[in-house]
Amino acid sequence: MRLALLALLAKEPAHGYELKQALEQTFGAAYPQPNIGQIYVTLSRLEQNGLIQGQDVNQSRRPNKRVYEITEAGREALAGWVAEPTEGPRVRDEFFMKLVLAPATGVTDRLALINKQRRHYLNIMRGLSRLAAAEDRNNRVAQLLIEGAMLHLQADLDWLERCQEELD
Amino acid sequence: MRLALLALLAKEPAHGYELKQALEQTFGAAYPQPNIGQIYVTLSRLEQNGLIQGQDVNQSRRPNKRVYEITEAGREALAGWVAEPTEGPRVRDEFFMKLVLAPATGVTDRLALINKQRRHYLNIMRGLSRLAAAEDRNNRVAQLLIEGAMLHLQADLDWLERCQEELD
DNA sequence: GCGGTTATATATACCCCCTATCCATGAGGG
DNA sequence: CCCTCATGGATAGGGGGTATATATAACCGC
Repeated sequence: MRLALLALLAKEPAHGYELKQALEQTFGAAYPQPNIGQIYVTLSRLEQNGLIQGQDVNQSRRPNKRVYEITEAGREALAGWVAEPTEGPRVRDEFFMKLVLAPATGVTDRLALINKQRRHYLNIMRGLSRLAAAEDRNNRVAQLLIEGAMLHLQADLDWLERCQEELD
Repeated sequence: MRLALLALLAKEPAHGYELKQALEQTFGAAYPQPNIGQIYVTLSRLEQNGLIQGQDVNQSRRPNKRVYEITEAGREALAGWVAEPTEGPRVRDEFFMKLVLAPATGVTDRLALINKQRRHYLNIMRGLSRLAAAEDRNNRVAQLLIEGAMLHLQADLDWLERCQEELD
């Protein structure tokens, strides 16, 4: 979130509402809609940290807005973030917690959990296929996002198989 | 986190420190060490919500402790959580943000980003292999966690290839 | 033209997770 | 005797997420 806003502001000054629209347009429907509240909170924090600088702009025909531009410190922070590799995926997995801990409490058994979760994953997979078909073919960014989600989901499905083999 | 603690308390009453140790022992080194602070915060929230009930226990030879046990409402909440499928993976990917947004700011190019990230992922992959070898072979839970992380990582690597093909 | 929806624009409150750090006690060891 | 480690707990601060409140203006139907 912070990175995304800073990167967008590195291109050109903008205000919160514009940034939300830019994110939606760039990443398409595949990307979970960025919450507008989070954007404003993040912007004010970035300003507090001196990475961006805002200025109120009065508008006659529309509500007033606050336009931010990136600062020198902001550009440095952005370069620093980009320079270091992004951390890998979290090993923490909520479903796995369930799978390991729930049977001991007697609320369910592992096989039922796995089958339910598999159905859920397959449902999501179908949803992603529909999303890919509905999304603009030429928005390669959105298509790639969906493809990435599908790869991860397939990994989850494969893992589910392994869990079923290994446990019980 | 909430789920894990509630599930552990469904088996038997325990205090925070014990729960931390139980998590570490169950999930092994592969699991990012649960932060002890988070455990206490979560416990107090669970108690506020009436899902668990704590009681102070004085100890002569050790610091006093606070032992929690699950309530009836807690058992119901646990059953409810277990009954509904766990949400799938997040489509939000920080690296992807970098890949899409950073080149426009002139701080780097896509190929450099991808190559750096691939090296990073391969490094993590090697680390996971070492972890799997170091971890107790008989701890199937820990081995499965590592295997899951490797499957996700492989999906990330595959995705990286796709991004390289599609972008630029 | 009047009332409802939609678009523009921002702010705040609340929940959750994570890390770091502080506090306290007692046991073991150099 | 002091230092470290294990036991036990608490809190502050940062960040991410959702929901909701607050304005204004445009559009649209009846």
